[in-house]
Amino acid sequence: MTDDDNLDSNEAEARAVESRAEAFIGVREARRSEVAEDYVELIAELIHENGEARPVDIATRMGVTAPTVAKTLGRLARDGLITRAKYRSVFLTEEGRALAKECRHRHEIVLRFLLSLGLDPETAERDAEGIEHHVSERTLALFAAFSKRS
Amino acid sequence: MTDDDNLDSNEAEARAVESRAEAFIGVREARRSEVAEDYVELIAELIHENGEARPVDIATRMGVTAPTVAKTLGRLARDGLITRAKYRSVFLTEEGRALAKECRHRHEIVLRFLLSLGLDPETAERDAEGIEHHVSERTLALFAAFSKRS
DNA sequence: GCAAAAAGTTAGCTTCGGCTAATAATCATC
DNA sequence: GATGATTATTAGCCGAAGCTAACTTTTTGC
Repeated sequence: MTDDDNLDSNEAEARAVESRAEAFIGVREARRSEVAEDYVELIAELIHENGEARPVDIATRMGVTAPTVAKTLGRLARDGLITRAKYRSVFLTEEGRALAKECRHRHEIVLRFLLSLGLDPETAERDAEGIEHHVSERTLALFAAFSKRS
Repeated sequence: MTDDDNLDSNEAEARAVESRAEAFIGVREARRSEVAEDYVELIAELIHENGEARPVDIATRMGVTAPTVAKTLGRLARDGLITRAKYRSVFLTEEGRALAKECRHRHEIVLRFLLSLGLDPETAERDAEGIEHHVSERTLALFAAFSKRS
């Protein structure tokens, strides 16, 4: 092996390592917004169903306690995704509605895809909930195309 | 609508809400083990490639700083997944090796599946990293079957 | 074999997202 | 409209996972 080969392979290796690191960093970033996305999606759903989103309903549907909901709603409000008044229901801002719509769209594509693969509805719902935050635009497009095809 | 209908639909609704909550709880559980799984998988890889896993290499490949690695390794050691001596490399316990193997298996199935859908390798790697922690056994089996088929 | 560089550790800070216990406000019912 | 039940909030705890700054140990190169 010449010095040049050595350099080249080192550089190739370095690029591979860096791209892997970027993948991990990307996953960590996605993880940070997961909770917010789940809440916003659920809030949109509750408003659609009941005309309002009450913390108590968010709590039971998310499977967490009321104080956890309160704290998370604080963060969502801080980040401009919801508005709320003390002891009142929660509503989405324009930004929150946009995010909710996007999440619902992704969720549905992933869910339909899993179902079209032949997965049972219960497992499909459960897996979709975890997967939806980690699919790129490209993957989503492939999922959608596949479901449509079959 | 009769009272009976009302009761029935309420109960059905309650079951749906509960099952949804369980999905969220499951996702949160999966999230808790994600970091450990990523580390263990990477450590196995480094040992395979270099004969040892040094914190500095874990750090660059994970895209985090050395102190973060140190703290995480502390948790892994506490949880019986690795062994280590001060200022020395890290090694996997029997349990750690088993987990690493399982993770690698899952990772490869997801990756192959995404590639077989026609995704480019870079995106496939990135998405697989995020998705692998959220696929059930059933979904994994379907993914594997699909890749083999095509 | 010593000095400088590299690697590892420790201390201490932050945010997030859970929880319980206690308190406050609202709602519903009589 | 008082009161009991429901709902919401606050305070305060915890652990995970990130960071920087400062320090120690090990490795390397002369």
